[in-house]
Amino acid sequence: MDERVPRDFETLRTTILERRHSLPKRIAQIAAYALDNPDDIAFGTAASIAASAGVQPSTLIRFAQQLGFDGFTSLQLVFRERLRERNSSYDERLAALRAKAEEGAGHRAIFDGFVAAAGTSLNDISGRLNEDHFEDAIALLAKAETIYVLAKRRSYPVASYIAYALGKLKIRNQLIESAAGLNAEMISFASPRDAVIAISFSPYAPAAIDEARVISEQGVPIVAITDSSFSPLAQFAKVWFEVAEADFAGFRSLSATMALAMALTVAVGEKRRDAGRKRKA
Amino acid sequence: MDERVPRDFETLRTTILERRHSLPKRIAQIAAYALDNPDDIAFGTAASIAASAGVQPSTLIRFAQQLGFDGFTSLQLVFRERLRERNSSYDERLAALRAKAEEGAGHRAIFDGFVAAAGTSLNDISGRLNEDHFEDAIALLAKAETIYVLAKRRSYPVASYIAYALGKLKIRNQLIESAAGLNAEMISFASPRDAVIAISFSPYAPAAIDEARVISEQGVPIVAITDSSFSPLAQFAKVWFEVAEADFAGFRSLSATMALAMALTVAVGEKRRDAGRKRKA
DNA sequence: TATGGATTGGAATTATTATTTCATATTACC
DNA sequence: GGTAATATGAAATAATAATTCCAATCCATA
Repeated sequence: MDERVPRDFETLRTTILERRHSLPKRIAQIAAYALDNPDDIAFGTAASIAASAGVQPSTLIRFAQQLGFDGFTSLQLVFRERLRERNSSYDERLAALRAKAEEGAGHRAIFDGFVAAAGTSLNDISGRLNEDHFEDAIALLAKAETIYVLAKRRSYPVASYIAYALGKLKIRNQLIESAAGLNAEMISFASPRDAVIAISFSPYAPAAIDEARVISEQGVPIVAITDSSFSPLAQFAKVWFEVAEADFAGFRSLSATMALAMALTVAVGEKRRDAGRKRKA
Repeated sequence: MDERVPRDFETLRTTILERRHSLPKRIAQIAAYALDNPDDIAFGTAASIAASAGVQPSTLIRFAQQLGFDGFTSLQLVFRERLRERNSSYDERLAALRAKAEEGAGHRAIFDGFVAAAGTSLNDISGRLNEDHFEDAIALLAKAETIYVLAKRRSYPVASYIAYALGKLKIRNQLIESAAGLNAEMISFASPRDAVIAISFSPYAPAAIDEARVISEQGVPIVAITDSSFSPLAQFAKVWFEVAEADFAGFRSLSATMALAMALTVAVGEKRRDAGRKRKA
């Protein structure tokens, strides 16, 4: 066997492309197939891959040996490793970008960093959304007369988007904000037949926490989006979601929170439509 | 065998979590391992997985059977499919999810859809950000006395986040919004030594366009974030960015716009800090 | 604490899959 | 055009891996 066997996918890929023209016909055929369908190589069996590529299993093994592997199995490992890495790389990329930005790597790095932070956050939340909580929250919000939306400072953009979306879906809602300082009055109108979506992350804006407390004491159920079970919001909430947003350059992403907020909003809209239809029938 | 075998990873995951407490000890052990190390299940052999999880291979097979699969092999397929999907392009996933949601595939699908839409948008923008425009925009904003931030309706959350971030960075800024209807007066204070960040997407909010026109007529340079060169905003702008946000269930993602907005803001902050340092030296 | 049922471990068995081998075909070179 | 070297196909074989089976153990219940 060769001394320098390609051990990562990129090297392998380069090697294949270099030798492409000096390979026998069938071997070249499987080489092309491998670069076009790396996933199939990662998961298939020698027989199944050979069949898809239109060659014999033995050819596949010869291909691997030409590249310096001692058989198909070791070649396949490289393709599998690729899939593993692809999956875990967001975090690593973000760490690299943070380091880069630290040393002043220019403005493009800042942009890449925010994109990566958003990607990481999305990755994270898609894996850990609690579906039961999600359903509970939807049920709770769907039967509310008015949905109050409560968020300050960093979380405020999410609240304003929720309010916009609820409005578009013709769901009665009230964004708790008032230039005139009438928040307390606004809150006092909320009843147990209403519901609240409250969003706050550490460091929790005191106003958001206070208002959440008052409103929960009035018996209005709260759906909270926050960052940990220690969050003061969590204790006032009927249902709460933990969202871990990655940050970059001191500013946390809002992508995951936004996605969750939009999903909640649209799901509530859908549930109401379904309920309305049933009532008519 | 059970009639309804989990066929995708998320369903499987949920099923496992539901039954978690009613499973025998060793089976529960492998269940926990499976959820913690899905990649290992996808790639390993029954023997290797069993060893890592500290159980017998037969237990692993019993686990699969409890879930309704007819053996380890069919369980493994679900874990492999997950990796394939993760890897498949965001676009394809989004298309699949849209189709799913169409046929009313439940609330989880809505959530997944918004996550995928955000991911697609991020993917897209990271590939096509024009670096020259980016630098121009930063330079333009960095030398502004006051940065005005202009966006209505759907884009308003972005504007409010920009205003929040600028504030944190101690950069003088003015969000153009006024419950008292004083926008026109607010705008009239802007001078050519200031600058504007304007954000608007089709269908362009008339108020946003009008205000952008007025303010540009006053000679105030505008950095625009919009969705095409046909956008009315583009014609008033000194620098403009095209951002294509994917949409889901009728609501467009804001992730790419947010990432760009944050990058702009932080880069401006950095540029000012650097400039300040130089002036002192 | 005795008893039945459920659970588990470990080896035996079966199945699947990779690899080797060898006959045949193709190609390149004289 | 003949010959040697190389490449390919197909089946045989070896290796590996999944599954089954049965004895041992654990656990709940009477």
